Amino acid sequence: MDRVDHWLSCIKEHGYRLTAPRRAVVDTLATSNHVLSPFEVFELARENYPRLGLVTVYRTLEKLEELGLIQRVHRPSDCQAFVTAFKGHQHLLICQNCGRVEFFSGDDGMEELMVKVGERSGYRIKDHWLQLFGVCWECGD
Amino acid sequence: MDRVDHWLSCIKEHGYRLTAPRRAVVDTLATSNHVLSPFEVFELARENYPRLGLVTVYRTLEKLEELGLIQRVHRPSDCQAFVTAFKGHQHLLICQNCGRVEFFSGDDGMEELMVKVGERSGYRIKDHWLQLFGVCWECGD
DNA sequence: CTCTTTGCAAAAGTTTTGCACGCTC
DNA sequence: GAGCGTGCAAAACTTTTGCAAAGAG
Repeated sequence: MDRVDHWLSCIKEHGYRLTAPRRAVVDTLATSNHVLSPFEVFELARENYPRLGLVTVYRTLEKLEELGLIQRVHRPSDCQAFVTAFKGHQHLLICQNCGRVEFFSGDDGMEELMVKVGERSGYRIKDHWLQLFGVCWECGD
Repeated sequence: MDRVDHWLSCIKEHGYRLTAPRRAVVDTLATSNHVLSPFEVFELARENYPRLGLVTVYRTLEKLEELGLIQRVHRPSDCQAFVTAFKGHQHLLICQNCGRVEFFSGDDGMEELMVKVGERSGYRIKDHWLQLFGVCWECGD
């Protein structure tokens, strides 16, 4: 699997060690296109590496986030779930049922809107979030 | 104060009782234009009603949210904070420093974007979040 | 061999629940 | 008065920290 290898290289390049627990977490997240909570990662990764501890999952997620390989996703119901991060600014489309995630780029007038709202409000705009929620083709309606 | 009265009426109309603890929480949230966590609400409301318990704050927030008077706000750092809710779909602009909130309406191509992304992805789009983060005029840069 | 990383146990937070008393209506 | 609401205490969760032992390089 390509992305798994990339993540493992990235971990190594940054001076962190390659260990079985880390491989298990990476395998789980890098091959999923669903939003996963720390506990879900723990459960899935344990199928391949039963000795895995939840604490290690937290610590590994922290590193993967720091390396920019995963990003945190906020949803109405929870805010501690993660997905693969994409380069550049990408907006998220999340399935409310199964957590499947698609990315789409902001080829909309987002920059323009930020400038406009900034002027009107007197705020210095730094960042923005755009997320769409829906039901994916597999979950039906 | 106008909004306070509105909220109190709303509570009463829905068959809930008007009590001192609820008044304290309502006073705090309805007169603030800042994002407040449950604990912050607790601390502020206790200045007026020291006997207030944190549990009651949670229970009151739950009711105010249910009545649509407040809405939950998600930020990179926390996801359990609340602000006054506005009617209609409003987007948020949040000060990263002090939590001050402004609303702006989506006079952008949001509906259009939702249709377009829906078609491309095969998702049935249900909802969207658009939030801008920045630094307000009072916090400088 | 050295020093990072791990998993357990326990701590630290945060949110929810159970229950007897108090207060609104 | 009847019954909703409150505050305390304790439970339930989630996330973080301390530490001895295991394992990568």
